[in-house]
Amino acid sequence: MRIEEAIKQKEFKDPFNKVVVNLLYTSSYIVSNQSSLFKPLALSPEQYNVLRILRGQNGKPITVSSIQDRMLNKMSNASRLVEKLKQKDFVVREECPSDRRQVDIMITDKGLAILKELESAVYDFNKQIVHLSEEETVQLNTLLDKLRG
Amino acid sequence: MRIEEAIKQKEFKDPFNKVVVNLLYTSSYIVSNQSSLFKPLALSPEQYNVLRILRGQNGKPITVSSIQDRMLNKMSNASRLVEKLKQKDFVVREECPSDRRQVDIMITDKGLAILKELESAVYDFNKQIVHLSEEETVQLNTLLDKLRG
DNA sequence: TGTATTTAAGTGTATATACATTTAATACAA
DNA sequence: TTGTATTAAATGTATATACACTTAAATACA
Repeated sequence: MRIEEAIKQKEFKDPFNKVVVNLLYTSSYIVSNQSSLFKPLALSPEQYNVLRILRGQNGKPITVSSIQDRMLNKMSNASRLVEKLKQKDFVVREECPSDRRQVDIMITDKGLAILKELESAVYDFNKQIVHLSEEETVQLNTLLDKLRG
Repeated sequence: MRIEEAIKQKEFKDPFNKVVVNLLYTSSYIVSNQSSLFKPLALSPEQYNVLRILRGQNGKPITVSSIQDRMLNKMSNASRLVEKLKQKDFVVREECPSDRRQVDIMITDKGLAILKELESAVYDFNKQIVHLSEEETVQLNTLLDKLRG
């Protein structure tokens, strides 16, 4: 469905303005649909994202500010997200010996287990929600990368 | 910059998973940059969006639930957003005579004025933030529309 | 060395969002 | 008409986010 119909707006000033609205709308479409995936496990999408970042470290610790750098939503608060994950025993937090300002975060076995539990559901969901051929998807990735400059 | 570098993730399982992450990341990139536009006027992006929806009505009133349908972020609360806008005298709210459950919302001159004040800044911003040619932008719009099915 | 600056993480607080529930009006079948 | 279901909007409440500020440690450098 064209964005004009989706939000019932007749026209846009130019394709640049349209694409910004279209991106925000499409992002909301994904987030709204995703929430049903994470809700049963009481994880927020951003908590899930932090766990994936931690798993990507393959056992190597990572500091709170490095997590922040890699988060999808730059505005959210890595410190409080990590605290939430710690309360659920999905991560451990320990003072970095070489720089005591920093805090090393690592994912626990329990954190890895919940990722494993979600993994196939998330992959299937992503495939289903993207109504594009593989070729178009590759093309879209290229355009998004270029958009950000 | 490729999404892999941007969030320092080595690889994705497949382009579908990658494009979902890429979309969320790009959306956050836009929202983060946009906030500087709206902040001086104490408007949230979603409040701005509601005002634009109301202006698009060309004087015709619209109900709260129709606003909700057209909002970019389907999760946010149109009722409370409208209340915020009313407190600033950007909208008026009145009981719909034909169905007293419904509430008709209209933008005020003050609301139109603040949109006018922001208009060129928003257009310029959108052009600047999208590092694509017009042709690529059109192509991206097409892919996003198709993605949502 | 001592003082200033920068950096990392955490915290305070107002606002926003997610989601369930409530209230009131309407539709409509029995 | 009465009772039930549906719909529109508002509200309660827990959590999340935005953003400024604080604290403590590390670094820069006069």
